[in-house]
Amino acid sequence: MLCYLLFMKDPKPKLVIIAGPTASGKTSLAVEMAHEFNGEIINADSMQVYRYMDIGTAKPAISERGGIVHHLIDVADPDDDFNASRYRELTIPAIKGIIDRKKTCFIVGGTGLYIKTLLNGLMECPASDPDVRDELFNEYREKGSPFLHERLMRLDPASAGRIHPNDRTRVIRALEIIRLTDRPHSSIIMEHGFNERPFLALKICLNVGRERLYDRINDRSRHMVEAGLIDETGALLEKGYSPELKSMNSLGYRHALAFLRKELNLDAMISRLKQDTRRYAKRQLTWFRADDEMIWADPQNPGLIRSEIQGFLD
RNA sequence: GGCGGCAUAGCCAAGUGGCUAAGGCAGCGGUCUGCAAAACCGUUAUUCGCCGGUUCAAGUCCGGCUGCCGCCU
Repeated sequence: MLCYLLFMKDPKPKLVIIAGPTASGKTSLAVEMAHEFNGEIINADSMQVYRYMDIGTAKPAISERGGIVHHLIDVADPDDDFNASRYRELTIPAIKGIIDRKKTCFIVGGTGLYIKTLLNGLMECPASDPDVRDELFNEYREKGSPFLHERLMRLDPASAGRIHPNDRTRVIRALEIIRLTDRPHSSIIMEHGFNERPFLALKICLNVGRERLYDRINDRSRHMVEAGLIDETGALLEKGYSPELKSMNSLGYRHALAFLRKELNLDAMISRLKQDTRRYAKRQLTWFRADDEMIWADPQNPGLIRSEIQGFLD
């Protein structure tokens, strides 16, 4: 809704999306392209939005930003309730600002859901209610996910059919929506169908061979630790951020916490970090592969990417 | 050189004569509508180191060979 109002009188704004798995080289390529096409960058990474989390999120340092304005970085505290909807709320005005300045808008990051939410909208639904969610979560803890799934089966068989009984996050979410809206989750989803198209998007996914990608991930993981990931995590604890926070349970931080708790020694911690990051990259690739609008490009061949962008902007 | 033990998927490993060879890890593939760096799901041995034998039937018993480990000389 919001975006339709903002852009009503103009043609659809153009967005250059640079997606790709972690460590595929999005940051430096995006800065290069932003220079060439007079652009600004909007972050599409669910963790770089948090302040004080720099090393573990591979947040581009000021020196790496090459003078390009970056948005949606450091916009939340680690204990803020940040999510896809909030991302969209903050991103749309940022896009409007860039368009008003007659600059090119680059959306750069690896969080598939955030990109999809921005491009295709999100179903109409009241904000999540912490009380309802807590209540459902307690029920989950006492009786298990299959118990809740049976209830979902009665209230909304279509959603129950789509959601695996063990998938507690989605079982709880579906029940929460039913409680909040008095409508079946599945009918709201069907009605929405990710059908909003407020923007014209060129979607580029950086494609690095699996082996090279994994090498890069392994190197970067080690570098993060050498660059002070553990100290950064300790500083977050000292600031009073709980190790229970979801931001603190992201890649890198949860590993550093395990090390600080002496659950893992340094070597074990690093190899776990590498492994979990490789798996994350795999999941990202699965997500982007499912998007048939995605243009796959090798970052080592920026000429191709450049001409795609050129064609799109003309 | 002698004696003993062990050899089952990339790794760990169950199986001790009888339907189509447990399980875990790693890997790979997938799902995803307000926690997404999350939460989930699926999948991997026509074959048990090699050769021969016993048996209606062998990963399972017997013999030989090869390799590894331990002990002895």
